[in-house]
Amino acid sequence: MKIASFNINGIKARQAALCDWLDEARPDVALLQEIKSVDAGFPREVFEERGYNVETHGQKGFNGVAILSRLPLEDVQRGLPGDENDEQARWIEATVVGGRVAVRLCGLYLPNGNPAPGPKFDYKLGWMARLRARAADLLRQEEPALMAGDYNVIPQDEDAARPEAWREDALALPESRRTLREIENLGLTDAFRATTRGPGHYTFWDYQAGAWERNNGIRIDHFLLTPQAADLLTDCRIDRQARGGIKPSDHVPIWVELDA
DNA sequence: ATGTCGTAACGTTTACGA
Repeated sequence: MKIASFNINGIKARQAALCDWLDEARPDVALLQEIKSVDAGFPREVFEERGYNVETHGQKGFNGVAILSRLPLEDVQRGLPGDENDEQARWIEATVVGGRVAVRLCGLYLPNGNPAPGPKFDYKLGWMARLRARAADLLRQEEPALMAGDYNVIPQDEDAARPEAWREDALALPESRRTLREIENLGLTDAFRATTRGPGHYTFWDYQAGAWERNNGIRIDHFLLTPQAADLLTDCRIDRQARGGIKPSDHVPIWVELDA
């Protein structure tokens, strides 16, 4: 089962590029972030024509997440638990039933947090505390599950082409890194680091200042797997070439292959 | 060169978020 995550940065602007990538990569499931659309504005027919079931959790103008799945989705939940007053659409989860096992899929768009310090950084850390609680709940189930999406955290210096440029940024501040590490250390596996070591692997290149042409990227899109999902992991890759296409997102897809 | 995008709106331009 091939499961991908892709921050598309606006479905209206990215429909063509997303369809091209789906037709080529043919994931069974795609977890999408930053659809920047309300549910009613999401062009679901375009994906249904390609055989995908579509579940959205949208918001006007900003944020918004969705799941596309060729396999049936069950028990869809929208919104990260832990704050009834949080109106930002950053979390969707569902169970996908594969050939042998069911996998709980969580798609997330973690807050950027800049400028830091400030209320936006406080919101990021509060959101990560809720993410940690959800992760702990998932681990208690002792079943295959994963949390994937745009984490807006650069885990280590090796995950940035120019780490010194990110020292004061919410994506790399020690508190952001520490909190991500604490979540992983509950017992989750970073699927990319389980399969590939070393520097130079990125999932985001800024539109500004020729970041793509200079390969000035960062790795901020991640798959975290429960032990039962990690046991099924056979591959994890970043579709780097997507950044060089026509009207690309500033992120590229990352995907896992599970023997499920 | 505070450099680019995407979205929304009191829209032919500005504001915001990233």
